[in-house]
Amino acid sequence: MSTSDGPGPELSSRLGYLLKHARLRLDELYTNALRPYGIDGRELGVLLALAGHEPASQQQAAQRLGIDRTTMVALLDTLQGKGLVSRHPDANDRRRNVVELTDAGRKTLSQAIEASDDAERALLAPLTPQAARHLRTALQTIVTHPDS
Amino acid sequence: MSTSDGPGPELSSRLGYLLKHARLRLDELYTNALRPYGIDGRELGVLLALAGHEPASQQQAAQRLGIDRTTMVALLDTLQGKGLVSRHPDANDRRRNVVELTDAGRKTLSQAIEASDDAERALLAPLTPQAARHLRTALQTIVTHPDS
DNA sequence: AGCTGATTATCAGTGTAGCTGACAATCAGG
DNA sequence: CCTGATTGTCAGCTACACTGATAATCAGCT
Repeated sequence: MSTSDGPGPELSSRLGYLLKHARLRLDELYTNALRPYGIDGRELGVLLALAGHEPASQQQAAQRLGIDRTTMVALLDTLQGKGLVSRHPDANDRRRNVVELTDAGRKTLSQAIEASDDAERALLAPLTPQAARHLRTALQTIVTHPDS
Repeated sequence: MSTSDGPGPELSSRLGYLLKHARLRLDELYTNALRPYGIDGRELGVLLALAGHEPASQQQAAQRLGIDRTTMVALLDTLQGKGLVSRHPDANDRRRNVVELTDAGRKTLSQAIEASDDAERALLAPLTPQAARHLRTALQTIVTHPDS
């Protein structure tokens, strides 16, 4: 191993550097794009994790997002405070909270999706449309690949 | 805008999700690969930022890494404690510290580069070699593109 | 029914990364 | 020599996400 085909020693060609700074840029674009809707990128993630899969328990939503269930608590607290999601105990399993998008949540989500699409387009602007698609599918392949 | 060519509403196809989780995976791979050398991914970044550009001030190194100069202080404290870098005042400008890799630092760096190459290869394993190269260059294009 | 172990949501505490703001020392220009 | 900018340092703060503990609830077993 470690013989050929490496990234080269330059800092600017290492994946750690590239992924970090790509995400920093995207985060800033997300934040600006989502500001009119009163949410940030993480909260958009939660709304997306709920959309189309409702009703879900908090734990299920956390697993979809890949975060800890204790982290989801505070995230839902703020979204509930903004009136975008509702929590109420599951009738069939009272340990669980059923988490659903409210009507306002659905409306905000559809607007926020468009705004974040613009943000992603801005990040990918220097790439050809084909290169942009390949980047997305390559990342999907990496992320969805089983762990080892 | 926001008409066609979007990423789709699935969480798993959004760049924010993908970049975050790709980086989480890589961080874990980095950490494991670098453990034998007593450094982590951030410290490798500092060593890389110094290599080939020495001698440099702390501020110059921080700018190359894209971090704040106050963050660099603690990073260099630990690397100096490990004997991998040296700091001494610049004779020509005594506000500055000249930061250099020690011999041990250079040796550790070359080993750590190989180990981190293995980590990157592991992350990219599910891609074809061509797709892996395209991913890296696409990220470089995005990150090096001027801000707006 | 009662008991035991697992699951869920929640909270307090901890850790990490990175920043801002303030400071002293130093430099550069007039 | 004086003013303003730059550098390194430190204290304090923010943001994020975790661990560990707790109470409520469920499911299986006896």
